[in-house]
Formats: sequence, C-alpha cells, structure tokens
Amino acid sequence: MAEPSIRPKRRADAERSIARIVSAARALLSSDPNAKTDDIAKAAGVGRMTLYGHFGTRAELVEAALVDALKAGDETLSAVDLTGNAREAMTRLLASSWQIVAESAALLAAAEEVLPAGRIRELHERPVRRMTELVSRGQDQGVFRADLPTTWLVSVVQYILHGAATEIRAGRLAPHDAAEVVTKSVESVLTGQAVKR
Amino acid sequence: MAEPSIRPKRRADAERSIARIVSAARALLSSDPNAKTDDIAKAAGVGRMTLYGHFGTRAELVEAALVDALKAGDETLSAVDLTGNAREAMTRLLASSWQIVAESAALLAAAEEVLPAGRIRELHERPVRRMTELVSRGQDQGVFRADLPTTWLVSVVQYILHGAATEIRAGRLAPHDAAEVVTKSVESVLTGQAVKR
DNA sequence: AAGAAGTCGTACTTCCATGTACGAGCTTTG
DNA sequence: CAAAGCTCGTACATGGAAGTACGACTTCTT
Repeated sequence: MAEPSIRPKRRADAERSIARIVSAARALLSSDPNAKTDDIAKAAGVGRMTLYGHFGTRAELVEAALVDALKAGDETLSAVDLTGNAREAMTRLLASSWQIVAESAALLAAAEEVLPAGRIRELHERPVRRMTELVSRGQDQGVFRADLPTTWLVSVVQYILHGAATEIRAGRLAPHDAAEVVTKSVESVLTGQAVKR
Repeated sequence: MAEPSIRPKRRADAERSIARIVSAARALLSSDPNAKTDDIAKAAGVGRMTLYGHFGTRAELVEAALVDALKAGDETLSAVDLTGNAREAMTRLLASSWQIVAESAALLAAAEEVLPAGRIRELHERPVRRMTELVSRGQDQGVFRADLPTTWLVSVVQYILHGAATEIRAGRLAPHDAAEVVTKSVESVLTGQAVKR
C-alpha cells in the first residue's frame, strides 16, 4: 500500500534496473556531486541507454536519487521519539540527523546545481516540518528562546548540521566528536540565554 | 607604498583596463557566480581578447576578483576596534562582517567552483585569523565557552554568517533584522551557558 | 510460444563556454 | 616620433557531457 499508485505498466525487470540506477546514483552522487550519467550507468551495471530509457534527463535522475535519500532519511527520523521535553527530544533528533546530513551533503550539492531551489525546498518539506514543529513546541514550553523567529532558529540548526558535515569532510572535525559538538552548539542557540549585559 | 611591488613593466593603459575588468568581475560574479568571461568583458567595456590578455584563464580572473573583494573587506574590518571585552568586540566585528559576507557570497561560490579549496582557505587567512584571535581571547577572558574547540566556534560563526546571507537572498530574513539575529545567535553559541540538565 | 517491453552497444549530433590565432590599428612612453 | 605595448574583432579549435537514433538481441508476460 505504498509504492505503485498508478503505474499499471512497466515490467519487473525494468523495475529492477530503475532501482539499481537510483541506488547507484545516490551512492555516486553522495561522494561526487559531479558524477556523469555515464559513470552512474556503469556503476549500476546497466547500459547508458537503459538509463536514458528511464530518466530522460540527468536532472530527473538526480531528483530521483535525492527523493530516495530523503525517503530513507525520513524513515529513520520518524522512528525518533520526539515527545516529552523539547530539549531532550532535540538532542535525540540531532543524534540521528547529523549522520544523514553528512552522508547526503554531496548529493544535495548535486541537486542544487540542477534543480530549481523551490523544488529542493519542496522535497525537504517533511524534515523541515519535523524540526520546525519541535522548535516551535520548545518555544511554547519555554524551553527554547522566543526572541528569534522560529524559521531562523530552524535554519541555523540546519546550517550547523551542514557545517559539521563540511568540517568533517575537511578533516577539521573528528566524526567522533561531531554529535557532541553539534548538540552543544545547537542547544546554546536554541536555549539562548539572553545574556544580561 | 602598497601596490606595485615588483612590476616595472605594464603600461598605464593596461593597468586601467585590468582594474576595470577586476571590478566588473567582482560585481558580476557577486550576483551571478556563473557569469561568463564574455559577459564580464562586456561589463568592463573591454574586448574579450583584452581580458584574455591579462588573465589567461577564467579561474585566474575569479581569483583576482576574490582577492579584490577580500582586500576591500580586510580594510573595512581592520578599522573595527577589537579591544576590550571580547563579547562586545565580537558584536562590533559582526556588525561590519555580515554585510561583507552577504555581498560576496555569490563570488565565493564562484571561486569554490574553480579554485582548489586550499587556495580559498589561504586567501581567507586574514579574516579567519582575526576571528580566531578574538574568539580565543574571549575564551581566555572566560567570556566565551571553552568546552568546544576554538576552530569549531570560528567555523560556526562563519556558517551562521553565510546562513544569514542565504536567508536574506531567499527572502526569509529581512536585511534589517540580520544584524540582531546574527549577533544574538553567535553570542549564544560562543557564550554557551552549558545548561545544567 | 509469440509479441511486447526492455536492454544495450556504437555512433553521432548538439551545445556552449573556454581558450587560441591573426593581424590591423590605437596609445603610451621615453 | 617611433617602437613597444595594448586593444579588440572575427574566426576557429577544443573538449566534454548531454541527449538522440538505430537496430539487434534478450527477457517478461500472458
């Protein structure tokens, strides 16, 4: 009751190669955002022609890969318990999030080069909403600061997450410390003791 | 006593067009990181050939533009008073920094596409050093948290700065509020009341 | 088992920006 | 003022990846 909405056609073997292609695309693009369709086809163990048979354009393929990654991420994050104290919930959410972000950073970059910004936002709707709701709830609970707009706070969290991913790739942050560093930083911004001056 | 280190040659004439080219490049690239050499030449009111006469490659040109922007920024930032209380100094530094960052964000993006990451870091040495010293001093003064590495803190500040620039461009943050929002956010991360749990 | 659907190699067309080549004609400079 | 230094138009060479065209062959589906 989940995948084949309205697609009566398409043979089993086609389904199979599509899956291989998408998964190969996701893998390759996640390490090299400039991977060529050619490379992807090869990695998928499929002819370039087959690939073009299913994805008319490179952009479509990239989008499919992103959607796939996003879906996987969403599944992971859906499993996180966000009830109770918002600050603690955030810690849990971040613990699961940062790796996902780190892993798909390159893929995202690839998408940003070929897809309109609006489309990308659209695809990120669920994760963003999840974060937004949590932050907002925290603000209501009085656990998170209310002197800055929710939108901005959510953005900052994302920037910190991506930042950590970058630092790791650049070797300036040990993957081991990432979780702690991210958590602490985010917590400060969200909590934001409006330091008395 | 500043520019012509060792370059006895080059006619006044040439000097002039180089200046126009660099400035045009900086302007164009700051709004469209994909500006073509052709466009830049036109904007500079100079033939494409002239441009190539001075910059053998697009990358060289982009670098020159970045260097120019960085030099200008450095001049502005050098004027900021960083003495006294580190937190207050940081506020002053941010007040001058965020606009510079916002303005040159696209240019930076252009550079990131054609220059090796190392080169870019190298060029940013001064601004980064300035920030690093301030953060570090703040940590010594006990004004900034010491439970996170200086490097990371500096990075976060940069990410927040760039993030704000992005939000502004996307229309999700009013330029008017930028300074406040950035300052508050940065202050929280740096101050980082390690909230008792 | 037969026809539809899918696969895939090879070869080719397009596109487009970067960078080169020439050479005539203007400026500077000293 | 004359040569060295620049400018700049036009035309061409490169290169790389995207996407198209064919056609023979293979695997599903019913």
